Amino acid sequence: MARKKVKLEWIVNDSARRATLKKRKKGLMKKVSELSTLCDVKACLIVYGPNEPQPEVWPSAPDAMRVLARLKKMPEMEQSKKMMNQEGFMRQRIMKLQEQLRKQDRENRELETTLLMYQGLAGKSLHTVSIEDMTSLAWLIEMKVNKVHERIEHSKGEMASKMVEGVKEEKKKVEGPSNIKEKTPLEVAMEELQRQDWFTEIMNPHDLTICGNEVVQPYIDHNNPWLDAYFP
Amino acid sequence: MARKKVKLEWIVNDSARRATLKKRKKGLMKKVSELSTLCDVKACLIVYGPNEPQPEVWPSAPDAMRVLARLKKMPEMEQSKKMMNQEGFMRQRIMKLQEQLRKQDRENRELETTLLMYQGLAGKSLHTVSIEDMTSLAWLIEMKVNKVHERIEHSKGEMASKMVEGVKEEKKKVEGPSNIKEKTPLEVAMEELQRQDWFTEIMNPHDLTICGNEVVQPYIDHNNPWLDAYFP
DNA sequence: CAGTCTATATTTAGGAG
DNA sequence: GCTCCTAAATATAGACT
Repeated sequence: MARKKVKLEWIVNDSARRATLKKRKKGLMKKVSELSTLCDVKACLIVYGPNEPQPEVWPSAPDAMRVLARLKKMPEMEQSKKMMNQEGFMRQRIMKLQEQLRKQDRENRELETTLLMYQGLAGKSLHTVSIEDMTSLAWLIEMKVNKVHERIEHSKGEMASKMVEGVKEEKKKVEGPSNIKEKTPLEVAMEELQRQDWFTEIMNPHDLTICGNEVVQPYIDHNNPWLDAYFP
Repeated sequence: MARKKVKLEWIVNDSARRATLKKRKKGLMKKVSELSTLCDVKACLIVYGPNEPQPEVWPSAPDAMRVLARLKKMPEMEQSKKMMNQEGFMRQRIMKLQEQLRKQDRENRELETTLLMYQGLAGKSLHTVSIEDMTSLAWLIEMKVNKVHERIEHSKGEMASKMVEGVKEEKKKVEGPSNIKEKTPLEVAMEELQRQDWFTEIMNPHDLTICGNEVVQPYIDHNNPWLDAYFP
């Protein structure tokens, strides 16, 4: 915006990009604050640096939280209506994204239910599960149980014939201490599971205990100013 | 910033103020988007109008939420920093909390491992599981399913005891006896469960998945302020 | 790399229709 | 109120220290 007009695209030059970021970030912050004082509106600006975990925030992190809390309460539909109503063609894109979202929504529901089951298996309390989730959970579990039964029934016939060799071998793999490099089917399965992105994303070790209703939340500090943001 | 320099203070004139708000808001949005593309940084801008409950958001509400979720993580760190600087004795407390956290981490790791097993057994790799494992898995699943049933029945009992007898009878009449018979006991129990306030209050299933276009975690309780910190 | 300095690019206040 | 217009105010890219 000076000396030379820059194209609106990723600035390749590294130092130039950082310089621009710094300058423009500063300018933005100023503008936001100006707008806020001139028109007395609540506003908030957040800019993340490339490598920095902590973003630049205006006017302050707690205030931003409060603003955000308000945003969260906003109904979905109205959100999309309001946002980017400047350009009409944006609307189409939004529609597409929303469709995409719905699609993933469905996927997520399945994932959730599945995970619900697993967590139930793992002993997690189901106290806080909603009735809808419970319903789909029950359905899913029954399906799974049926599958297992099917599998068992199907395998009963094979069992006799496999007894001689297959099972023996398998037992060897599991129990045999001398069999070093051979992995059990279970191990293989688990490793496979661990390679799945969605799983590792969902199953953060923290999640199980933090989200439960019986687990103590160690971080609560009533002197924490952020509590206001959460409980306005 | 033109024609006349404006003082950085609340614009008294009503229409002028609104005009300024509109113009500057637009400009800000543009600048933010420019910054975002030029430097490829995550950023978000939120501006509330004076009387409007719905803010203008860039780039989009969901994205803003994600950005904000990340922000929520920050206070912990900041806070501990501050605490250490300001009050020395707070250090101990932080240490304790961190220790507590580590402890739970270990627990969680165990839980996760168990869960992995269950998932590996029940999920994708079902084919590779041995008959022995399958059998024990079936047993385990049935036990767990029983637990779920127990839980539901228990809730049903609670519900029933709170219910007036007449209401119960009336409900039977309405729904029809044959209708009830067709449903599994589980379904019936769950339907009754659904009428319990605490149940639906704790978790809104709809909230579970609308938070983004990425895979979202199950068990989300959006009223839990700590949740986002663990699901960045 | 950070700050300073300009020449330009952008933004925008105030006015007109 | 909204859009378009334009002069002034700002912001900032690139050069330099």
